[in-house]
Amino acid sequence: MTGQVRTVDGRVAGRRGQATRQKLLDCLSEMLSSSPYRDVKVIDVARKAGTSPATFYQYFPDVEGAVLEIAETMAAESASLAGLTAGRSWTGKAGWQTAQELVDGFMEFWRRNDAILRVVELGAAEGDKRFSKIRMKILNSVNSSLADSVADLQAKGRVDKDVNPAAIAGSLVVMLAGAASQQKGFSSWGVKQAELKPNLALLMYLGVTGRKPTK
Amino acid sequence: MTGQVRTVDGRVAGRRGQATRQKLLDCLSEMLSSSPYRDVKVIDVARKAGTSPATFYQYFPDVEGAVLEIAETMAAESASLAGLTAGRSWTGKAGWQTAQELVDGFMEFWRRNDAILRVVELGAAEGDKRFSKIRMKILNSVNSSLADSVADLQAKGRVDKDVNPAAIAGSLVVMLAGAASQQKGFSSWGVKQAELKPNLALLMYLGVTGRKPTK
DNA sequence: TCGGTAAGCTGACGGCATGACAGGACAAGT
DNA sequence: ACTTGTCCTGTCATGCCGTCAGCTTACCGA
Repeated sequence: MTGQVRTVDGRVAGRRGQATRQKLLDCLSEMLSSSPYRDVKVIDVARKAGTSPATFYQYFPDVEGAVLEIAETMAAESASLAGLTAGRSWTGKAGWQTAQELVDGFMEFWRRNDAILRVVELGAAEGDKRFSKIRMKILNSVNSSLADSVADLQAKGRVDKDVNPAAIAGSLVVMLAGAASQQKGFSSWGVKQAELKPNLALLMYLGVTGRKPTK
Repeated sequence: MTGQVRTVDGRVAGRRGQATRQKLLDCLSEMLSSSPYRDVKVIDVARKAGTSPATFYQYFPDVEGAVLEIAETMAAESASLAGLTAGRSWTGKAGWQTAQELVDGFMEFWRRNDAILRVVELGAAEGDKRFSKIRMKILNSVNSSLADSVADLQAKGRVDKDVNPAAIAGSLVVMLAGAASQQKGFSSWGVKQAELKPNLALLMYLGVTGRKPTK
């Protein structure tokens, strides 16, 4: 899909170049986890990678450019999220299981990509279309599948006519994302991870089906 | 509650000083709305306020410090959110009305304070306790009230024993916050503002009461 | 083996933001 | 007019940004 990897000035990157490039990305990832986004400086990333700032600018236009790169890789990996909802049933006990596994998988993915997702959320909220697009790509797999499920149930008359499947699905996905990204916030409310998950699953089930789960 | 306004080097600020200080805060607010957080520079804020960077540093330790100030003012104003839930009924038609008004008020508040809330969310997600505290203060008024409502219904046996009121309330509040902060994201999913709100209200009602609303 | 060529890296530099300080401008009271 | 304390800014050392020319390294064909 993407062509060859190229430097900013148009040269094609060879083995060594790609390795350096990757090392810079890895170090940037680490820095994002350990210090506030606003304070991540090119020079720190370069130092950490054992190279010079000039090298950084050979591969990326700026910090944001490199962040986008990382985010795109992650978005590609997010394809695995689709498996959490694709072709699953939302009725009866199987539905409850679906809800639980979705919550579990989603939270796990979010926690694994914690740092970079924070930046993506910020960029998207600030109206940057490149970040919005990536955010969409990640959430879409889950979202569209959920919307389909709601629409299905609606067609069968098991969900009210006046609900908007896309709106419901979007809201639920946003809830998952919010809960995942502010997990610490919940502990201040006296809610532990382990308690949070089943309650999220309950809300997912309720939202999709409009009725209480049979466990 | 807070004592006198003081400069960084300990002097008390007089009328004129407070005015300058406030102007700097206002300009910073504007800048946060118009450019990415990462790119907001002291020198730009100062120029916009018709003063010099040195003046800025007289009143605030850095950009983050000033942002915290703005956020705290906003948190104080968020007390108005408490009125959206305090003492409201969650049963029958009144409950549906409560849900709608809560969604409406919350979204409006969030939209009004869009820019600063983005930064607060980021700071909190990055683990900065000062931002987490402010975030808590804003969400708490709604959250604790919701949790109380759930606990009430639970005591009356109208909600299952095994739900955790705090977890449910927190998740719902997070959903509202997420939906409010990424309103543009929904339009990419083909969901308009006007359609989104009733669906959010539906999810709120479902979450709190565990059953469908009677409209 | 030996250039030739392109990839890869860095030192160095002008430019700009940061953050500190000392001193000048200003308002208010005497 | 003088004093006092508040308020603002010119200036400076420091450090990061982003670019360039030029050096080193790897690869390849003859």
